[in-house]
Amino acid sequence: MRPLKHFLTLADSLHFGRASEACHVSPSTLSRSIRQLEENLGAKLFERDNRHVALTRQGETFQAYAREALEQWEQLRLSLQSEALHLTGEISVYCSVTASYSFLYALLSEFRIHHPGIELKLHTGDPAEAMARVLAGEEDMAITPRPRRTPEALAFKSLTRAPLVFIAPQQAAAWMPSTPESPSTEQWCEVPMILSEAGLSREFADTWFKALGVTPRIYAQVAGHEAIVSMVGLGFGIGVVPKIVLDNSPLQERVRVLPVKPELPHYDVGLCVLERRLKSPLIRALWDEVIER
Amino acid sequence: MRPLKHFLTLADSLHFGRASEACHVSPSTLSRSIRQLEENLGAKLFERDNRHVALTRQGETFQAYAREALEQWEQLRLSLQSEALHLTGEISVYCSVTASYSFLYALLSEFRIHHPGIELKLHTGDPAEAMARVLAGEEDMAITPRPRRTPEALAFKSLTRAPLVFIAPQQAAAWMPSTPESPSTEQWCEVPMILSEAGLSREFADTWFKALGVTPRIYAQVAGHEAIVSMVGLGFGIGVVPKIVLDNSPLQERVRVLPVKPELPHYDVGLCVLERRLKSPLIRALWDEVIER
DNA sequence: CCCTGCCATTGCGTAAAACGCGATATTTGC
DNA sequence: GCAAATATCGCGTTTTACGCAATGGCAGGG
Repeated sequence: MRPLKHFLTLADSLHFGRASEACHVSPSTLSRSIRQLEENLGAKLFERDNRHVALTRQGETFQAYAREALEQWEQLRLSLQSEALHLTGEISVYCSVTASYSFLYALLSEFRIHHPGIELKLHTGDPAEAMARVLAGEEDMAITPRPRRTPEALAFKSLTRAPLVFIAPQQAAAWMPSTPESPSTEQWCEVPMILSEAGLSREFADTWFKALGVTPRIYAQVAGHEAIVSMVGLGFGIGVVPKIVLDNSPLQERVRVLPVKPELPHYDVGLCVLERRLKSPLIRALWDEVIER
Repeated sequence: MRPLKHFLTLADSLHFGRASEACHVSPSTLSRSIRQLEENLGAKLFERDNRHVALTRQGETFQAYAREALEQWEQLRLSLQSEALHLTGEISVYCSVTASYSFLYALLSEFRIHHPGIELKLHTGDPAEAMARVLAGEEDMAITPRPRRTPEALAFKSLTRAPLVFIAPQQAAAWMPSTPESPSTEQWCEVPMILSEAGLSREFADTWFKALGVTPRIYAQVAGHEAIVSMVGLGFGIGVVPKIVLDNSPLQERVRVLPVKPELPHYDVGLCVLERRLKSPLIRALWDEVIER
């Protein structure tokens, strides 16, 4: 950039002495600076002898270029610096539909007010996939149940405790357990179950059945808890879902919670992110906005 | 420019080792190059740790800029270099109308074919002013009579010898000298003369009259020889002009050459230019195209 | 769970380049 | 012809850039 400034100053004054003074360098430095420019360009910019300095035709062309180039550079500089202060960029967040409806929505609304320059990309899907997507770098962050043991590369922050519940259709059915408060093998072995394909809710359900000594009759395996509510609402069987999914479901009236004993365990739902990605100011800003538990 | 190339290479490969190899520098040099860019811009361009490299949002902005800037620079370089080969620019030439009609026209036509990139600005006017305009730097070159002594700063190249002639109107007039071949004081002291305001032709005419022992009766002093032909053609008096002006005049039929004895001296007409301006390839090209005498 | 390979960065000694001072050559104005 | 002006060059010094080797930290595998 500096040779360009030197050139422009000289092109204005057409006098090495005065131009060098204006640039705060010695005349010899300015002379060399111009000569170097000319060598790099392969063209004479000034027609000069010991007494006269004049722009060549090519010098005029270069003058227009130099002015524009310097302005563009300065403009970019300012633009990037203001961006750096404003903290702009893009963060992708993966979560379930339910999470996007409930507490995450409130969180992100607030975040957007504090950092209007940061764009949020919200991807919804099965929470069981959440952690894998973050580990693979496909998403910056995810809402996910806390796993039994957290991978080392991952940072996790609890947001809420989510009770798991059994849900059944409102209408009667032959396979409906009559006394869910005290379950028996006979009552549950023929019940058509609608469970997650994978994830913690599935593991907990499996554990529950194993404790009862029953191999459940799996009617359907579903990716995503929301669809479980739909299928149960249609009367296909009994499902296991986090209570929060039920609370946010438009089909809430079509299903009821079964007061099964023993109750399924709660699990932690929280935000997770790659530890190393916390060095990014963007990610950090969102991470710090979230209050644990 | 080089830091920009480094940046673009790294932005493509996102790997310091491979990028530095592609740039033929050591990884440490590339690292410093990028860091220096970031310091100058006041913005982080890459989000990186010991294991991962990724463009920031600002890095993407800068990438677009860098690509454009490099392309503009290269384009300019090529453009200036081809200009340098083609020898483009502008030359201003000052001369009389007559010169522009006659040999100068032929000369410049040829020159234009050899150097189509050079634009010629032709200024016409009184030859008496020619030398002053060149010395003042108002014109690059001029066609002018060779003065008695050439200023040191000036280069001069003879083009042709120009005889000076007396011209008279075709129609009769009371004051017309009856025997121009042997002039007498009586014949000439009452002749209305139409002469140049200044310049060599005027000096020669004055000298001629002085030798005859006559103070001429000046009817009109004119700037530019062409107008002298016009006035003589209208019958106002007798003029002194270079023969070449007469040869190119549309009023040639209205006047006639007086066979006066002794004849007026010839003078050299040639091209003049500031010596120091001959260092310019443009000026030099035109200068070299002209064959002396 | 440690261990090895990978990789961006940093310290340091050296090489290159930039810088300023004084000298030089050349030109202009008096 | 002489003196002031001025772009450029040579040279010694300072600043900067470069590569090598070492460091530290992060992933993947036995």
